[in-house]
Order: sequence, then structure tokens, then C-alpha cells
Amino acid sequence: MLAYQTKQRQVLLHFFQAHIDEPVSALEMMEWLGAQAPSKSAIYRNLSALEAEGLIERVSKAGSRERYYRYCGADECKGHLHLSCAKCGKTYHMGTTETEQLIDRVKLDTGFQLDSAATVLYGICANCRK
Amino acid sequence: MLAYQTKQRQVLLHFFQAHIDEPVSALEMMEWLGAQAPSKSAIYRNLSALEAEGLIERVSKAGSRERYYRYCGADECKGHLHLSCAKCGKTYHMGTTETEQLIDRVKLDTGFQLDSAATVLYGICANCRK
DNA sequence: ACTGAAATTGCAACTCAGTCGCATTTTGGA
DNA sequence: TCCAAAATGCGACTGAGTTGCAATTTCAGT
Repeated sequence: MLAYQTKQRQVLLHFFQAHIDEPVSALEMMEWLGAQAPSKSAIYRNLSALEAEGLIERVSKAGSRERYYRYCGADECKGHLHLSCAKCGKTYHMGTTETEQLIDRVKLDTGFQLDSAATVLYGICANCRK
Repeated sequence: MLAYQTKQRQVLLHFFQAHIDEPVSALEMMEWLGAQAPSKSAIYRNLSALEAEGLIERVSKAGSRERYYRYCGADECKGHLHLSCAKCGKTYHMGTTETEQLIDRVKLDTGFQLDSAATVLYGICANCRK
């Protein structure tokens, strides 16, 4: 009933793990994987499945016609927040301590249990501000 | 060269203003606007233009084939953060004071200048947690 | 308010990312 | 090893979004 461990699924997961924090589209995966890429249908079906399982997450990409996904299953993505610079596009990581403090703050202020893996903070990074 | 004030553009902006914090797609707009809706091309072209101008923003909508946009130009959207509940889908507003404190915290911790209008915090709201 | 160039609209044809049906192959538990 | 459930690959299809172009609208300059 759920999630057979197929070669195609592995290929996609490995690709995501090799591109942590980098939003990727199905077409991009096909291009970079080349001959190793699963069939078009397998890719799209696996992306939907992985999204439903919460292993990857859809992210907005202004202007693009394609769907972009980001890997969220890695330990690197748990326990801290992501900061995405609107200017240079780079993704930064907030420290785990600071993240916990922020989550506690939000919970105290609003009663809201923040999901650090699903949330991305947008703004301008220190480099681009100066 | 930039942004004529056309009836079609107004209709879309008014629609967004009447649906603050509710992500909307082009097809939904057409359906709800009915006869008052601009042509398909005008809608899509205006959505792209408004996005480029920063008046609206694309948001992820899991599983959907359509593009969803959220209005960010309103004063209601400036100066405070949005909290989106992953369970019930409702959007909550963080108080302006709490938002400012949080922005300051992030800047101190990471040097990152948070854009409150562009950022949405995901998690579970107090109601859905109990 | 008249004029005209630039911007926008509406239509219809088109594009192409994503979906679907189905025969074939793979997976993993009994 | 056996086999039913699940996944793959192919190819045809769908439909959200795009584009070319003639007609219309906007708005600054007069």
C-alpha cells in the first residue's frame, strides 16, 4: 500500500540530498540526471508522493512555469530555520539555539506551533545590505 | 512604459483587496468575477505585472496545478507577520509589536533584514493543537 | 478637449508542464 | 519461490498559461 523502495525513487531522493536547500524542478532533474533519469511519469508521480509524505515541499518560484521542490527530510533541515535572501538568492541557516528561542517566542506570543522545516524567512542578507 | 491604470487592472486589484490573506488563482478570479472578469490574457498579463511590481506574491499550494497569488500591497500586510495553519488553513496575524521584536531578534542573531510582507510562518495554530 | 505614441486589451491559436490509462515489470512479505 | 500490490514506462491527452496581432484605451503634451 505505501512507498516501495524503487530505484527511481532512490535516484530522486539522492538528487535532492545532493541539492539541499536548492529548489529543483522535474525538468531540471531530468536534464541533470540524463540517462539515469527515471521516466517522466515516474518522476512526476514520485514528486507528488514525496510531497504527500512530507519529504519534499513545494516552493514558489516567481515567473516560472514549472513546479519547484525543496528537500526537507534531511537532519540538516530540521531544528533550524532557513533564511532566503531576496537579492542574491542564497539560503542561510539560523542557529539551532536561536531557532528554538524564536519558536518559543512565537508560541508565547501567539500560541502558534511553528514548523521550522516548512517555514522560510525572506529578506535581505547582511552581505547584500551593505 | 509603466502601468497604465486600466479598468481590468482595477478589477483585479479590488478583488485582491477584498480577499486579503486568501491565496487566489487566475481561474478562481474568472469564476468569481463572472461577466466582470477581464479576458484570460489580460488576467494573466496583469498577474505577472503585479507580481513584478511586488503588489502581489506567488504562494505555494500543494498539489494544485494553478498558480496562486496573495495581495501584499495593503497596509494590513505591512508591519506584521502572517501565520498560516497547516491544518485548518486559516491565516493569523502577529501583533505589530511582536513582529518588530522578532525582526530585531533575527537581525541581531543573523544580520538578516526580514521582509515581513514576503514571509509566511507555517505551523499549527493554537486551536488545532488542542 | 484634441492628438498621437505607447501601453493594454481581446481573441484565437499555440505551447508544454503535468496527467492518465494500461500493459509490463518490480517489490517485498508469506 | 510465489504472487498480489505497487511502481514503471510509453504515448496520448489535458488544460493552465503564453503569444502574435489588430483594435482599443490611456494619458502626456499641446
